[in-house]
Amino acid sequence: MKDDVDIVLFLERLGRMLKNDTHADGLKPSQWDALRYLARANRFSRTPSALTAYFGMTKGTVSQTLKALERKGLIAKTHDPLDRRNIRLSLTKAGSALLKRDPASAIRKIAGSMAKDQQAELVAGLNALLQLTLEDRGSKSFGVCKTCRYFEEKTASRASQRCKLLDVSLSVQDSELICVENITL
Amino acid sequence: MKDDVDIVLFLERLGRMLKNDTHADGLKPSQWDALRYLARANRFSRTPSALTAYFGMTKGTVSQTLKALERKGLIAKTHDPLDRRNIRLSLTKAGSALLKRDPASAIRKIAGSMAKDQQAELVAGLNALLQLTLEDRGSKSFGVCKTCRYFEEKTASRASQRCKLLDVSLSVQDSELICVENITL
DNA sequence: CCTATTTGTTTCGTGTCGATACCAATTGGG
DNA sequence: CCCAATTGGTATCGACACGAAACAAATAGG
Repeated sequence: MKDDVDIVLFLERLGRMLKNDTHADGLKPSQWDALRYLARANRFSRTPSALTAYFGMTKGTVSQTLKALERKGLIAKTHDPLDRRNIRLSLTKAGSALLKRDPASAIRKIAGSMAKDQQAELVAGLNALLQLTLEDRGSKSFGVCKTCRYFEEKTASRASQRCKLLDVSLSVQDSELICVENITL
Repeated sequence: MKDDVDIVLFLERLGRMLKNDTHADGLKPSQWDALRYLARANRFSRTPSALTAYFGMTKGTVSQTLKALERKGLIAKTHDPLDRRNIRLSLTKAGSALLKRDPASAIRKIAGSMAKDQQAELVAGLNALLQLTLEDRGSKSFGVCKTCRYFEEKTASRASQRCKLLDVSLSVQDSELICVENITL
């Protein structure tokens, strides 16, 4: 019954240190999280609801965070012309510039100093745990676009890569970013 | 320059999900954290300042969290008679009982369902990263008492286990709990 | 059309958290 | 021995986090 090592203790403590690091530059941890996400998500996935699903927060909370970021001039909101309920988010120049000073880089750098094979094992383990957790709560996995079943490679007969689900062509950049619609199988 | 996998993304997301889980039973995530810590710390380490160091928060924040837990009847505070500046914290019966319904157990259980060797690799990786991070910011490691250099085994000539640093005898329980003073080397 | 659903926003109450000022107990140097 | 300096905690402030619930606007689907 008594766990010798409790994984929750590690996640909790590392998560808290990561969070405590990210109180810099007048931004709060959640605001850094959102900024980081927007930098890595493709254009279909830079919306408030995608952010909501990605971090498992409520839409009210996300709305507040985005409002703060917009007020600070770090992100911009535009209505999707095709469905005016959707808000498209994007980093402003200031937002991109600020991300270069991401305080989380401290931990990123420390992780990078670990032995390569241990890094790989750690990432594999974290990923497995994350996938199981997402599965457990029926959430989407948010993989990278080009790993998706709906991703269609560029061929001789097709001018560019495409998303078969949304029926649009994809830039190389888009296909390497995080996508809400990602379905790995 | 471009990281294929960013460990911060995993820690951030898993940490956030863990945190979002722990809004149950009228307690906030930090309050669960504190409760969990108090259940695993030995008697020298159940103080506000130990908690402060363990989670890397400020003492003001910790003070607030503990005030809330005391108000809810989950912990008790007593002055150390030897140094009346020190506050000794302890879980009340209600606190211990509540911990049995720790919402973080969901993730704990999911982690338990992973392959044993992958679990071991994950924990080893998390621990390595944590140690490096702590080292980087000059914090204490907070290991388990009996792994400490100041720990003295029970022998034929000594009635019980001892802590050579604080010069006190230790119960078996104490020696298996987290200690602020732990110095592994 | 006219309701139901989807997507976001607003408001509210409790709590977090760093910063700062503060207080009481202890320690230590002259 | 005494008066700073230090140590361990608390109080207050302001910005924000967060779930919950009420709301608004656009779209979907009979």
